[in-house]
Amino acid sequence: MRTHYCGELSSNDGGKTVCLNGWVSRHRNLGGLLFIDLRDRTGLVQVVFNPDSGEELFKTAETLRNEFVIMVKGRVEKRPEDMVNLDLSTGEIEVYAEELLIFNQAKTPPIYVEDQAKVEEALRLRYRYLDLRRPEMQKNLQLRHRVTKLIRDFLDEKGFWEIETPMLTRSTPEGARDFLVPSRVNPGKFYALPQSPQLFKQLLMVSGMEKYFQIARCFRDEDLRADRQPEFTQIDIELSFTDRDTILNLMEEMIAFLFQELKGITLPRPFPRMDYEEAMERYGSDKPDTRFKLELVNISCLVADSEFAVFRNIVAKGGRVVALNLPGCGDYSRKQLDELTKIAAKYGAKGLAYFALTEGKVKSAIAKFFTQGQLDTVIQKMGAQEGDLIIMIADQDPKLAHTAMGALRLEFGQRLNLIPDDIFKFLWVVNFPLLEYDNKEERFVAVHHPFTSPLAEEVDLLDDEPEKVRAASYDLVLNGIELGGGSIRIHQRSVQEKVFGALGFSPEQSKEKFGFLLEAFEYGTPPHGGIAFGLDRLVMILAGASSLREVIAFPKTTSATCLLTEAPSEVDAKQLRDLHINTSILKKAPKPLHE
RNA sequence: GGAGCCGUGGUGUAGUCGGUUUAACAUGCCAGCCUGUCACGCUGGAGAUCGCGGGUUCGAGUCCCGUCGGCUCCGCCA
Repeated sequence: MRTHYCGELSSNDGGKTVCLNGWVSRHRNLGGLLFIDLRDRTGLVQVVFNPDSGEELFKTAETLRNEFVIMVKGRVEKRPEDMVNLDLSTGEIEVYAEELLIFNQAKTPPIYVEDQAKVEEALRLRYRYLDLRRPEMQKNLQLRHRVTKLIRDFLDEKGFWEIETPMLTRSTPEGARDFLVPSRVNPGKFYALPQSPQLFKQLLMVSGMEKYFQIARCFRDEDLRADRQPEFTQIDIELSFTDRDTILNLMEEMIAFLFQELKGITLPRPFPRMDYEEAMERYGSDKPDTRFKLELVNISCLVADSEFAVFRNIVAKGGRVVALNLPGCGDYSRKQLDELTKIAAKYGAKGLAYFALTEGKVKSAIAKFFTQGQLDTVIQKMGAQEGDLIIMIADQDPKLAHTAMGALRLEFGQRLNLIPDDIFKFLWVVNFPLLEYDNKEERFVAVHHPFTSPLAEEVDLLDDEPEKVRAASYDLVLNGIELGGGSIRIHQRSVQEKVFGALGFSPEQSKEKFGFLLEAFEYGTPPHGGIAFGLDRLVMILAGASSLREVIAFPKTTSATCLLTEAPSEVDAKQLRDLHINTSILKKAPKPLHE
């Protein structure tokens, strides 16, 4: 069979007789002479069919069409100098066919198997097996393979063991919606697919495994985004007898190792670290894109005494007025400003005020409520200049004001072309709040997860001011994308019970849902902590892609379906009977697979 | 749950604003010609009831309503 790969042939192979396998990528029939670009996963090579090599052979070659799967035996020859193709890595040589075998013919493909092919994404997903033949997709999946391989090597070297944890596990409260799996042998009971191996990896620490990792598939039944799939892969890591900085340093080393090996980039270390509080204040985000400045400014103090009642009242009630200076946008029209208001409104902002510095004065519907001194102070604080536009959002909820402005910051980072591509800005965001009040549920919920340790010196605040307690948690952010996050965990029953209490669980509920964990903590649990990275997102960034779907072989659409297999699908009544399941959905006639 | 964009031969688009040709272009496909092409070239040909359903109209790819699907975003995602 095959002796060489297409893309690996070079002038060094001149004179050799080789056997190649692959797909016909393109055919050029010149009448008396016929060329085939033969493709395998390594690349392309040109095969020449000449009538002199046999009439039968040439006749067969004439029937070749794109995507036929063939075997070619032939002689590698250096091309004459004026026929070298510099655009092709194998362009110095070509293969003179002596034997041809057609393994399989192919219908005209519904999508082009070539890079830069303009095809609707739905079609690519419907014919994913063809889409994955494109060199770019093959490159992405190879990159993904290399990432996991390097991570395994790195962690193995550091003494970590890869340990598998169950996919069929128990549903736990908190967090995302679970995917449920009915139990046939336990009527009326359900497993849940893991949202992450969190509890198991902590139990492994109790077990004395000390250093664990897993390339773990995780499932969350929530709505999708370009960077969110319902099933995704986490690089899950946990270790015992450790502290925050040990973990952060180790992870920096791992990420730096990846970038060195895969991109030849030496990342500056240590990565900067920023408190959550500061990230929100300056960037309006807990995952700030630090590739560009354009920072938010809290001008609450400066406008607290103004005659503008909206600002004054909001500040008086503990709210915020957040401002952003947009260089060169002072000439924005009414329509353009309305558009900005709309963007802010998406994030809940009730309005957007502005000062346009144009024609030597401040143009604004609200300028009349401010003294010249107040205006000057704001302009100076913002570092604004003639021709700039200062936009302001005020809200009683400081987080809302900052988040909405943070969204505008990102928008203008792009609009004003402030974001350099091809640079990688890492940032640790640390000391998140432990808890956050959920108005809908009317209770506190964990910002990270319920097993996150409070900062040791703030544990006592849990009783009276739970909202002030900060967590021993950390997120790794790259170019505004959350790559991963983790924390030091609680390892004492008493502290864990206290946090459960703060979350509004009764002792009975805690015991029912997490009794096994509380019990485990009583049998000698080491202090431990860990982290999990989104593998898909990491590979996406390394591949320079803008959607997770480019680095997942068989991804789901935004409505969580698979266009290739048409999953999810209806199932036989018998299957449901076996599982003791009744659905409340009226039966529709099942759609046949692919028309 | 909500908002926006998109859906026209196999594929990618134009045509939609402002109602009317034989629905145009490129590529792919088929056939013929061609011995140095590499996005081969030239000549000819086939291929679309414009996502689906309804409505308005003398007349709908175009306007209206609904629906399905894809994408982006908000909510949601410990």
